[in-house]
Amino acid sequence: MILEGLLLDVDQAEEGFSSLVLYLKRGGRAEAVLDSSFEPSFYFTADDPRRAARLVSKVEVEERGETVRPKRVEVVGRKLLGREMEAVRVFLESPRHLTPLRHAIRELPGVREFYGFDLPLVRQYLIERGLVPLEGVRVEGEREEGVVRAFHPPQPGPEHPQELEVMSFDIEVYNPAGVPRSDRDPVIMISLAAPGGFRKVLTWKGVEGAPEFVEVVGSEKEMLERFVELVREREVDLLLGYNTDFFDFPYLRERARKLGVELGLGREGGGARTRRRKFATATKVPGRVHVDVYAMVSFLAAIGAIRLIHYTLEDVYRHVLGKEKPDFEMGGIARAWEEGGEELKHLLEYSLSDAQATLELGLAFLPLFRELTRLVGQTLFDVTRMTPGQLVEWLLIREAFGRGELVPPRPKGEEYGERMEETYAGAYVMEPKRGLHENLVAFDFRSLYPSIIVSHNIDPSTLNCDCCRPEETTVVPELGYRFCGKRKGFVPSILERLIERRAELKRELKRLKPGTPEYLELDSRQMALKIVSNSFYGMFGYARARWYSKECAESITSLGRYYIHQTIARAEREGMEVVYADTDGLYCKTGGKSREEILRFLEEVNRGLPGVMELELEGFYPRGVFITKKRYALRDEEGRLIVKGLEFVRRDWAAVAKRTQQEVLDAVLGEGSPKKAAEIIRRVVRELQEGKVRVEDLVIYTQLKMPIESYRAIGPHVVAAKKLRKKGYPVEPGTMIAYVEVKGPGSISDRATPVEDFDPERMEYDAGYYVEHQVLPAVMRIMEVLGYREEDLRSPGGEQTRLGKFF
DNA sequence: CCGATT
DNA sequence: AACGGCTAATCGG
Repeated sequence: MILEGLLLDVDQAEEGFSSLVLYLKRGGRAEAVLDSSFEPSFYFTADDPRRAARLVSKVEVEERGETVRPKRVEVVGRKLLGREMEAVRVFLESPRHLTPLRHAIRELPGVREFYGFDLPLVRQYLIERGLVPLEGVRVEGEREEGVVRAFHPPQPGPEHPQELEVMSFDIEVYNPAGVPRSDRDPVIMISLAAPGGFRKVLTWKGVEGAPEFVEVVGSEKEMLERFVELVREREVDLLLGYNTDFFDFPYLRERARKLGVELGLGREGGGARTRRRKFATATKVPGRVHVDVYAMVSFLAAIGAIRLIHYTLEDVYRHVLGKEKPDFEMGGIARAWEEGGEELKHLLEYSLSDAQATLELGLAFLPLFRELTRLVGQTLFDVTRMTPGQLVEWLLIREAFGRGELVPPRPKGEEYGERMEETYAGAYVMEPKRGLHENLVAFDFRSLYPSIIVSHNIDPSTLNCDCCRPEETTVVPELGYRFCGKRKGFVPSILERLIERRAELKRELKRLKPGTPEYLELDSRQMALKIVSNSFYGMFGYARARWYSKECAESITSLGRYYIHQTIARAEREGMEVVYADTDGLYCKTGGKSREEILRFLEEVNRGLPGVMELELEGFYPRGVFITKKRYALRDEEGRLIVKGLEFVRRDWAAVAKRTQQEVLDAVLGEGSPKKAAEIIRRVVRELQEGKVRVEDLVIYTQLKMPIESYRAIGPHVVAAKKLRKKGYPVEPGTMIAYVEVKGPGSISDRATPVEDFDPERMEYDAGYYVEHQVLPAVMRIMEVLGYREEDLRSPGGEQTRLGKFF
């Protein structure tokens, strides 16, 4: 039989063996396909490849009572940084033979370097078979006991669009001790939501007048079983959760073990597998794709697509979808469960809203991650958990395979240590001309670093080539490295294609109607291309990257500095005074130039730029205030305020300071009224001194970055963390410490009190600290550069405060 | 007060 | 677990 469908996921069929299961979706049903014909392999280089191959074919190693030998050895033509050469390819009977064989071969004479040995089986498989998850696949095989055995290697097939069954879930845990302990505190609710209005909260305690979505079962054990049953019944393809990698799944599995329940959530009855790693704990559910929406959010935060103070489900939901969801105080969960009644009903509602919000967010992010999956060619499960650098790397590995390039290993030990030591200069940031400026125009280079890589052919293989005449190469300013002008490098050629594809998509998008499914798909695709393109530079400078190259990284930043400097000089020559510049953009005074003259200037600059490099007009700004490097605020032509680098989005500032700064900026830049600004400042100072400011507005958040003992300088958050630990809270690297400064003797650190301990009835916050160290510094930074001094803020007849120092 | 740490 | 540049607060000698 021939099966064609959508490739949902690929998984190792059995730990330590090289057969794989492909899950494909067709006609609304999922099918498991077994492929036992894949031969994992790795490569090595040698002084004499033929001799080395002969030696290797005779290698035998004893490993746990098993005799391990290569399945097959071949001498093959490959490339190393673009140079043709011969390598030895060693095929394996089983992936578990890889390490013993590699270690044995390492001891043979004339053996040099190893390649492509640190690629997980599933990822190597997808690349070598040319298969791309969430695209079509074609299989010839035979059905045997529920699974299809493939006769031939599965191949890429025609597009095969399929509706995927999505469901989100969330658990609630009984937590009388504050922190839930999985060995004794039961899961009390599991809520579920799916598109089309499916919603359900499973629980094992009834309550009078419970909402219609509640299903009461007999016990925690029955609840887990019912959860499994529902996932299976609904034929779930994508199982969404929020922070489920780190919390819900590990907790559920621990409870299931305790209660003796089989958590057979997978297709074919397979159990969920949790892989615990320091940075990469994740749970895989066979035959379905478990997507942790929190991982998606972390990714979007890492690339700067969303920027929040906290990444809780509530905050992300509010920011991304603009909607509120019910909140429930963590400490109230145990009480609601014990006492029942109205509180328990609220908890049920809250639990459902978590699943519902997770579903909505997951569906909102899915189009982008689907396109990243198709671009990079690894599974959705993996791609949703990758960093931007890993996406680039897996794209490059796939491309390398296609071109016969050997894949360098990830650096370990000494090599990694050496790379960590290497530093290099980054971007240029101009000291701003402080103060208020009017009639500004902003220019910026479109995708500066990607366009430098492509236009100057920056690649490890083109560095200091010996094939070019001087006039054909790029000579990097300051550094003197040369990049080849004849042969296109590995990285630039790939990046060039990505940029071209994105430009095409953007042209197509102009013809489509926003909001249509087709528009959304193409828009997500161009976004995926942008994200990956923008991560190439960082990869060159990343010590753990396979294609790491300090020379390439520093050449890119050096050329970047060169171009921004050139542009600044040119603008100045044209009579446009530059007030500020950072990396790839600059703000100039229009100097009386008309829009047409400015466009003409732009055109002239662009005529002189190589390749795909382009300077763009970013916009006109009637007013702007520049405070320091990276800190400024602008008002655009529509009157909107644009603020960069100020305290707003920092969690280590109290909300009261951030809010006051925003209000002052609005008053000064928006309304041009320092008088109003002064009023605002006086009001807030008074409220602080009268003890009227709410605790939430005084909390300062700082993340603990190391174990408490490692701190040499004991800052406020470290002291607060110590107080927390004394009370029995788990305090470890990564914990967010929320503290309030209270009145009393001692240093600022001594008086930092965890919010949990701050009782407004018995304690007084340190109004003086919040006035002098939070609110005033934040607002005076703005007022000062605008030329206002303290006395300017004192309006005639204005009320006197006790702060003579500032007013 | 100033360099180091965060 | 992508880069470097940068500001600012606070510690601690």
